[in-house]
Amino acid sequence: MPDASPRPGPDPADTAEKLHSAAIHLLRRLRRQDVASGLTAPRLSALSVIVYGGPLTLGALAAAEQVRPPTMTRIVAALEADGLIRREPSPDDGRVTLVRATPAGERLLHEGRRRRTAQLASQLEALPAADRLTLARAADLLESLD
Amino acid sequence: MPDASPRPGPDPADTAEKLHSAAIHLLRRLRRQDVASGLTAPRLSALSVIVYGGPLTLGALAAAEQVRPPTMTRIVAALEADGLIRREPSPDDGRVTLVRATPAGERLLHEGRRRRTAQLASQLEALPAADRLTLARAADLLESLD
DNA sequence: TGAACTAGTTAGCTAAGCTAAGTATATTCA
DNA sequence: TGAATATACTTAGCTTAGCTAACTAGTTCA
Repeated sequence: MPDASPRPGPDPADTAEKLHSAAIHLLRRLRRQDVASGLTAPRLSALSVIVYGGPLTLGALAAAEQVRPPTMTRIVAALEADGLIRREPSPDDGRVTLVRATPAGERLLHEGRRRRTAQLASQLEALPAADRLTLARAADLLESLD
Repeated sequence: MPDASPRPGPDPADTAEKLHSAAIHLLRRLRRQDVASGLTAPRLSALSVIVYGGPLTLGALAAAEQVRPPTMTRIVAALEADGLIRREPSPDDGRVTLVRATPAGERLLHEGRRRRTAQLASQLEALPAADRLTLARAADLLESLD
């Protein structure tokens, strides 16, 4: 008896499936831009956290990105090999590695990230302001879920 | 001079970056459920297109999923090995493979997809109806972009 | 000080994405 | 009509991202 639902608004299960599908397709579209930007999505996302989140530990970065430490070890190694971040030992705790963006990393983030999302941004430009607002609010809502 | 923008509403570039980040994090959260559902996100997504889109060619499926044919060949091979779809030669064109869901595939889609998104759905349940509506509309908007 | 815990890395696996090249079938047109 | 071209899909081989298990090194604390 779906119409006996005590809550108004769209069905959560339907919405969940639609969001799932939309996220998959959005990322696949954006991946096409990877070649141009020179960075993959996970690396760009991690670099963004590093640039805006100041120096932080690899573990904190892994938690922020919702991946396991070994996964982040490899992403960080790739960013370091590209000269975009530096690893430095923590003065407080010898087990800890602090990760910090280099000037090149900060520069590339701002340029590359914008280039990566440029196609999406231009599609958003064509939308009515109300739709853009809906999408902006949806992005905030999604990030606040977990 | 960003405040001289002739268009109202949020900045498209900012919104694009937020959507990008939100999509990455949403899919990483959902991936945790993969083990329970038994299907990965790309396979579930492809199976969904097959179930709802009737028998279709591998090429059409690849286009719908925005991947290259070799990628879809492998996804389809995995679904076939699991008994969820069948491949059959096209009667019209000997080069073409038609892909069709088996009853097991249809069953698993409905069960598995819901299980996969169950966590997200339960989080959505906790939201006000207005927020759920925002997310549902955002999903539709994103799918209609490309 | 020695046991237990924590941070990070290494090793080794699966899966998804790609391009390039190969095979088989269709189509075109000289 | 038959040779050239085009199309649909597969195979081969690569990169990247994710995971768990196991290891090393440093820290904590009883």
